[in-house]
Amino acid sequence: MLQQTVVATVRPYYDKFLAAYPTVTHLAAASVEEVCALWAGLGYYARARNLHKCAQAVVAMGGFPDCIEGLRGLPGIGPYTANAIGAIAFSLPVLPVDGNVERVTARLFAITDPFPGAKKSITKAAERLIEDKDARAAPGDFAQALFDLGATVCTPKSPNCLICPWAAHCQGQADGLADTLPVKVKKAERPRREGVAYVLLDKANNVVLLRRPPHGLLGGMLVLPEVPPIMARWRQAGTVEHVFTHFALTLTVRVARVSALPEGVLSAPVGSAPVPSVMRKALDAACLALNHAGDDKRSA
DNA sequence: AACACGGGGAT
DNA sequence: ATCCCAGTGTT
Repeated sequence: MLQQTVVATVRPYYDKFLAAYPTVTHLAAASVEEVCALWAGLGYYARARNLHKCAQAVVAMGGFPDCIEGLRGLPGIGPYTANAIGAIAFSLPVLPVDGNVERVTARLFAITDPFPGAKKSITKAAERLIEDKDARAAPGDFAQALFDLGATVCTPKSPNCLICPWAAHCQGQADGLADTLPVKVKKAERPRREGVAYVLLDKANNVVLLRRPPHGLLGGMLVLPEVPPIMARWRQAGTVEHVFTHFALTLTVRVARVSALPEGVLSAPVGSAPVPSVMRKALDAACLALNHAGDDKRSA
């Protein structure tokens, strides 16, 4: 869950998740649809599908791998997470290199090559840190201390070098470069796309949803139809804006209410439907539009 | 090596 | 507005 996501965002999802799946066996026995529902709103939904597959693989092999190579072979476990589990769970002498460790390392050794090209050399430099005797004595603590140093002291902007325990050893600080590292190449401008979402409600406020294919954007998640699911008097409900990683979306929302939904369609209560954030915005816009329509009728 | 893949909080 | 976060998988 913490891959590319801050702790404060993850916490409520983590709590829900562990309440639903106290052990890896529970998670493996769950349906992927239920796992996706618990993940709705957290983003990067491949993580949910991979974690579920990972749990099934772990159960199938009778337990967790306890070496880096074994962990690395599991779905959703890349070089970072394999090392994080290795260091924290198994006290292996490895260093998980996350964004914090990259930044601290780039500054500590004054590495001025720009990302992402310098990622390799920064990772190699970071790995040297775990060769220290005290670090190897507690690899999990060392890694987590480094995360926290990056998150609270060696921050992306205006790092607090005055209170940094490593300031005396920091080449970036000595060179007066600390706040300029790591150097990053400017990312391409985010394109803008447009789309339409149809919100079909019944009298009990159930909304028609579709399940996305298991790969690609919002893979495996419940979403609103992009084409009208039935002929109806569709009302405009305005537009919502949403920014994805690599494009910005303007979504036009249309809404209709019918006495009963078509037979066999997926649906959920509009207020609690487990959908990605962009779809939650669309549902809220649709409900707002309907409420205003009701106001107009009452006043007329 | 480059790209696809969410969402939200900090600045 | 921009940056960036306890990154991974695919092309």
